[in-house]
Amino acid sequence: MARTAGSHGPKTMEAIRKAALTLIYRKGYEAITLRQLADAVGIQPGSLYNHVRNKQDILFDLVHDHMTTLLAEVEQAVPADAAPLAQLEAFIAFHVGYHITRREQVFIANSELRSLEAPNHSVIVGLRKQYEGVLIDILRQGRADGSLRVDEPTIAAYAILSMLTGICSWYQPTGRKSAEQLATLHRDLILRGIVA
Amino acid sequence: MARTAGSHGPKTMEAIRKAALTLIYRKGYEAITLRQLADAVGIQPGSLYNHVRNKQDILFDLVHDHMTTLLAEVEQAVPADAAPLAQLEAFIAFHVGYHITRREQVFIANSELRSLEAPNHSVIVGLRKQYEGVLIDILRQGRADGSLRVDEPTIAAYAILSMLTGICSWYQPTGRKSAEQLATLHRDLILRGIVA
Amino acid sequence: MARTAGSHGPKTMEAIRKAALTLIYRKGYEAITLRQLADAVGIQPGSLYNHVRNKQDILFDLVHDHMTTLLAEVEQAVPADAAPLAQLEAFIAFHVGYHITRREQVFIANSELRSLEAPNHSVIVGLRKQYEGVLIDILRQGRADGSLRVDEPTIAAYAILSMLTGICSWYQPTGRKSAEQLATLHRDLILRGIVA
Amino acid sequence: MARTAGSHGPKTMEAIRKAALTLIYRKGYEAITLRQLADAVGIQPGSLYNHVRNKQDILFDLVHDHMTTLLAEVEQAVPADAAPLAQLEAFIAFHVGYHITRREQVFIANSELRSLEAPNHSVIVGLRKQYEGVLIDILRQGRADGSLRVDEPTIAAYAILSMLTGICSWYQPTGRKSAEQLATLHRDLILRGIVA
DNA sequence: AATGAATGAGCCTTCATTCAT
DNA sequence: TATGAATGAAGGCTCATTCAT
Repeated sequence: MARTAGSHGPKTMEAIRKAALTLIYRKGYEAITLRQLADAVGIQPGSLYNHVRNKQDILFDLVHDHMTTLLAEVEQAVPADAAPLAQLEAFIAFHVGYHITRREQVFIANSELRSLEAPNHSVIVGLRKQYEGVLIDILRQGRADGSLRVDEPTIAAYAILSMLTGICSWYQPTGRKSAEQLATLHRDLILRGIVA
Repeated sequence: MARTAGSHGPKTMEAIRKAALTLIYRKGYEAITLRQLADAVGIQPGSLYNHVRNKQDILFDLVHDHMTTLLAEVEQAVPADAAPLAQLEAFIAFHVGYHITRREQVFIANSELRSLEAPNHSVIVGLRKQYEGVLIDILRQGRADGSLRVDEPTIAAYAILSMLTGICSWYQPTGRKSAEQLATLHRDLILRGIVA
Repeated sequence: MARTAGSHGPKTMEAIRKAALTLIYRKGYEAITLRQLADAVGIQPGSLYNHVRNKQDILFDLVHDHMTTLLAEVEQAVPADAAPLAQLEAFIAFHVGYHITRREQVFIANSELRSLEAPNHSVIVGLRKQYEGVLIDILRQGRADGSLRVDEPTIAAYAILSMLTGICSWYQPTGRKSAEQLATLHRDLILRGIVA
Repeated sequence: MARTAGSHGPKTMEAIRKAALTLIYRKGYEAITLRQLADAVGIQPGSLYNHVRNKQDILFDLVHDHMTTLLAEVEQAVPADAAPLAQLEAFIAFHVGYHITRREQVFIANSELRSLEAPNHSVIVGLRKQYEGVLIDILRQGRADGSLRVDEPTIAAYAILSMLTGICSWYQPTGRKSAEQLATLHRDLILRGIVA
């Protein structure tokens, strides 16, 4: 995170990524400066350009890495041949777990979309749509086979994703709820609603 | 020399507010410049300071206005003496309606919290907590009288608020769903869940 | 000095002069703003222009008033027909007394010369030379009649004036020396020197 | 893009100091702009900040350097074991010489004291008092051993310092008096006074 | 004669970026 | 690869001044 003063070699790039993640998460892409980032890494601002093309690329790399990982992992987490309801439960468990352990990446990917420039923006939006598509498909299949009651799969998917992703904004790893408990809590809410 | 062009008199403040709302909504507080804002208003950058103390105040005013209005209106929208379930339905309908008609304010209040400086930040966070408290109280009462099934009222409130607020991020007034339809859709989701 | 809020009529000009004197004395001409001055007077910045042509004129008026008063009074204080030594003593007593009672004007006239623009600067420098001339003439006459030992009247005059004017920079009206005592002290120094 | 013109490397700081000295001497600290300074150095305004923290620091450095040099040199110039009268003569000769050769520094140190901000101001005032103390001590010793006739050593010291420092404000290196001649002239004035 | 709101110029400072060393 | 010093563009803000009301 801070002051690996005089950090050398291939470790520098990793240090830059880590520092950028923390800094952007805490202050926002527009608000941070490359001086602050260089300070956190323990190098001079100019030296950043030995590892990175420009400020925008730092953000894009972070978000892009996150999105591709997310997509790769969701595929493994949701059994392709299971029933829609089982898939939905798997999706919820995966999403909550992933978002809780990688709060910073998730937060940045959502809040800094606006700071991505033209070509980068489309790329990320595309990946995002792909991920949303996973949930939408599950809901559609559930509606088709009658196991899920969902009139508008797209809207319902957005609603579910918003609800689950919102966890990142208040969750503290030191809190009294584990990831599993949170997953269960939200699964019940989504599946059965709140009316007694 | 003076006043050869642009807006005039007491209307200027209103024009600044309006332009700031649009600009910050589209590009973010950190990303906009007072030159852009002045341009949008039709005055010189320095003239802004006849109406505003500094850039930060513009943001704070916007968010603070929004939060106090939100609080005043929610009180009127949710009948104090109704049953918890009825109150919850009223809250959902109000929240969806308000957030859809004032998408910009809502978005800014959520996404630019980070850009509020020390004393301002606390003020807004306080008002936010007050609003969340309205929903939490409803859920608590529902749990107490057995009409709502909710183990963790606070977490459930956050979940519901995240879900509902998320509407702003994709809703288009030109879309095919009316505010009422959206309210109904989300009410059903929250009350009865998704399982058939 | 401060806040004669809503001051009216011909008194305003006087209030401006007084406030300007204090402000410029304390912070310097370049460092003060017309907003500060207007604040001190209790009016709006724009209203200053009902009484004054611009910032420069405020300074010039102050310094010019001071210089003409100084010249008028020195003529009365130094008896034209007295012996050079008596004239010198009268000059010293006058200069010390005047400079002590009008410390601010004197200080400004010396330290803000640089801030006077082209035509104003020459005018004041001219008046200053006139005042210096009074002392130089006394010294010349003293040298001519042998009563004063002064090889370089001009340099000696500058030396004496510097010494005496320096009093303003440390003198406090609340201090333990009266104006008369200071005049005596400096007269002795100038006339007889410091060697026992 | 980078470094297409202007000065370079470690010499830049020296160039900034030199240019600042001249500019502040001629126009005053408040009146100069960093653009003018950068122009004089031959770099862009922003580049100044590679060498200097801010405008105020430029002034402080200049004045502080001057004061510490002054103190270091006066100690060498005045023989610690000499008689008070000899010390006084040495002090006068040193002061005149130093002030004539470094007119700009001296002038700035005196006239821009007011522009020094809180902590800097105290530091310089402290150094100044130290220098005044050197002369005050000499006068006190002279009074103690009866070699000097001085009722108020502090006031006399101020008077002498004012007289001598005043030389800077009219002295021209091209004038007809050498530094030594000026020192002698003022020494006689101070020691023996002006009465024949 | 006072005000409020405007202008336009400019100020100090910061920033992403470049590049010779 | 890292550094230090430079660039040029801008950014928030202040200021003297103007003028319709």
